[in-house]
Amino acid sequence: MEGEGLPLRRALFKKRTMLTPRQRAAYDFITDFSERNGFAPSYDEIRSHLGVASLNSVAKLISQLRRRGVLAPAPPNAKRWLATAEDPSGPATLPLLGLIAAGQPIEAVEAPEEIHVPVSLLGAGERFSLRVRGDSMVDDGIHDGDVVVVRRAQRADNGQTVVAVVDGDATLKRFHQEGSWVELRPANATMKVIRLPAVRVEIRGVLVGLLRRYA
Amino acid sequence: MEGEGLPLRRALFKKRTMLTPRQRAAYDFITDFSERNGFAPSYDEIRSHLGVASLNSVAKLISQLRRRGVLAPAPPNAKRWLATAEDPSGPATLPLLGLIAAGQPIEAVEAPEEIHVPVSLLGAGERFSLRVRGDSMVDDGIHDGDVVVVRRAQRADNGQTVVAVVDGDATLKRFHQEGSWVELRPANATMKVIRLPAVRVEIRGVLVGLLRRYA
DNA sequence: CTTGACTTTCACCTTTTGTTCACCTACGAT
DNA sequence: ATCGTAGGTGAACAAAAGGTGAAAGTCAAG
Repeated sequence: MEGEGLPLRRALFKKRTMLTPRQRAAYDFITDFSERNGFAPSYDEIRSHLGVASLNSVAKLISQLRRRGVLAPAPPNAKRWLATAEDPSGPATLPLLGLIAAGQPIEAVEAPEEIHVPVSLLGAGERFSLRVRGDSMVDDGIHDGDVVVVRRAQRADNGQTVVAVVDGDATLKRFHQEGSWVELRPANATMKVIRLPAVRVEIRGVLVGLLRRYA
Repeated sequence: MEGEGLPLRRALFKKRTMLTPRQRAAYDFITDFSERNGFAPSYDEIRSHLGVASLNSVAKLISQLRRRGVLAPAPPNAKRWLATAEDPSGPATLPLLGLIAAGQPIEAVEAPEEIHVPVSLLGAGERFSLRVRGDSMVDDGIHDGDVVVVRRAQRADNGQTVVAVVDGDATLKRFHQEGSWVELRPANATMKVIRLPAVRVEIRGVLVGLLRRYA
């Protein structure tokens, strides 16, 4: 076996095996190029390296590589954004920090389990997860017992669902800010909006995903 | 299929050890070839290595290897997609078979993506996933755009949420059976229960998990 | 607001590769 | 004896992969 660490090779093996020769050539070029230059090649550079005439061939190869999970999905129209998606083969586990229930502190849990999450819910920024207790967000399809994946953040945009702390109590709510006032809106017809000065609301994270398991 | 008396035994033994000589030869060639070249062999390459004349022999061997869980499942008609199905510890990938829209079209099966799911949603039995279109299950917190993970099954218990096909239309509903009648109940106050003879309802699977991604 | 550097998509084509059908052989276990 | 399973033959078929060229989009500047 060649020089690399064995665990890494093993992790990559699965991905390596499901390529076509052409895809492998493209993939190798992309990784080599990125390694050497610090940035990804353009479609045209890939095209000329592969010796084909049409950019469409390149586009198809790349979308293929993305579909097979060896290249990370890119934001639409991003330039030179051909990140290799090998990292996700690593730990796709998050700490399950505990329960979040309206009006209760979160940090209470000291036994952070680990929970597997799909890589599609990962991305830039630190993530953690919480188990939802209560029905304050049922109208948004967030039920008691669901696990929410949260990107740690200090601020949020209007309409996003956030984990916020008010006077030491953590809660999962929709966030709306107007000037120096914020509203924390439950998605539950029987509960009412909490409106209070922005300074009293401390945002801990933004909801990025949800997992539910049926018995 | 294989011996019905030994499901437990099978689970305990290393999968490779129970291959037939022919299957073993095919498997070894596939892994060697992949290791050496960085991409998977085509059926024809396997054929000539095994010294057989028909591609069908290869096809049968491969479907055998997949059924035994030695090779990872692949999307239909995928080319050179012969990944070894190892690391049951890590997050697994499932085929995303298409859309399921309440009562509307048939199972729209197109280019199946791969989607990563947490191992907590796996378990005994074959799984697949579908993207939900429509709001027929909103009251159960299943929204338009969510991905549901489904265990393939032909029957279900009362109260379970199932993927059922009625007259060629696939739908996601709660299942209730009384004698020879079944009810398919949407979880949406604006839609009504479908009640019909059990023989007209064909169950494809039961809901085991749900993934949602927030923008 | 235009330009250049890039990415994405469209219509259409060829080649490679996987899937399936009907039928055949060998072998172990009812 | 015979039934089910693994393995095989050959051919017809269907679909993905890979390509060509050109035309749109997108985005960050100049």
